[in-house]
Amino acid sequence: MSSHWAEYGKAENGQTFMKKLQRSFYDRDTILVARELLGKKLVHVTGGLERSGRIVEVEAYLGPHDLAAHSSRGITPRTKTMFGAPGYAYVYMIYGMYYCMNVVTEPEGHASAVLLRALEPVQNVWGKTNGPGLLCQAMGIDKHLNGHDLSSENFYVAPMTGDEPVSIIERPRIGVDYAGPWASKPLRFYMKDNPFVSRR
DNA sequence: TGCACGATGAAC
DNA sequence: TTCATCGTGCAC
Repeated sequence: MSSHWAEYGKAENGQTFMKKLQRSFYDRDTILVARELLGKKLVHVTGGLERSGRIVEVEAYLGPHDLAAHSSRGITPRTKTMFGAPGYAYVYMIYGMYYCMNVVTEPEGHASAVLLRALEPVQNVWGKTNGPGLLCQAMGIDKHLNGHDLSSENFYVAPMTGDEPVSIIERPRIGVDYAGPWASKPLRFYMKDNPFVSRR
C-alpha cells in the first residue's frame, strides 16, 4: 500500500507534510481500488480554499462487459475519459442537475472506474455529502474537472493515517436495475455504521 | 433533428 | 411515488 503513496510538499527542513495516492494505486483491479478508497481523503483546492472529505461509500464499474457501466456503450464523447488512463477523474452530469465523480481504474482502454457515492466532511465542506450528486455539489466538483489528473496539486486523494475502515459492507449498486444480471452484483461498498452513507 | 431516459435528490 | 431539468445516445 505505502508504495502507492507519493510524497510531496517538502518543507524547507526536509520534512514531508503530506502524501497522496499516485497513478499506480489506480492502475489495479477495480474492486480492490474501490475497497481501498474507503477511508481515504478526497481533496479539492479552488480559489485558495482547500475542501476535503473522507470517502465512506463507493461503487465499482468494471468495464464494457458490465452492463451498468457507461463504457458498455463504447467510446463516446462522454465516456472517453473512462477509456483513458487510470488516475483521472471521470465527471459527468446526471438528470440535468447533478454531477457524479468517478476515479478511472486499470490500464488505458479497460474502461473501468469507481464512483464516489458519499463523503464524511473533513475540511471546508458545508453542504450534504451523502450521495454522488450531493458530494460533487459540496466539494465544488463539476464538468470542468472531467479528465483532470488526480496526481495534480489541486485535486487528488490522500491516505488518512491511522484511519483504515474497520468493516466493509457489500451491496448491489444503486439505480442500475436496467443492467440485467449486473444489477444484483455486490459492487457497492461502504463503511459499516458510518452515518454519512447515502442509504442503508 | 427529435426524443426517451438516466450511476439523483427532495418533496409529497 | 412524483417531479425538476438537460446532456447523451440512438433512432429516423
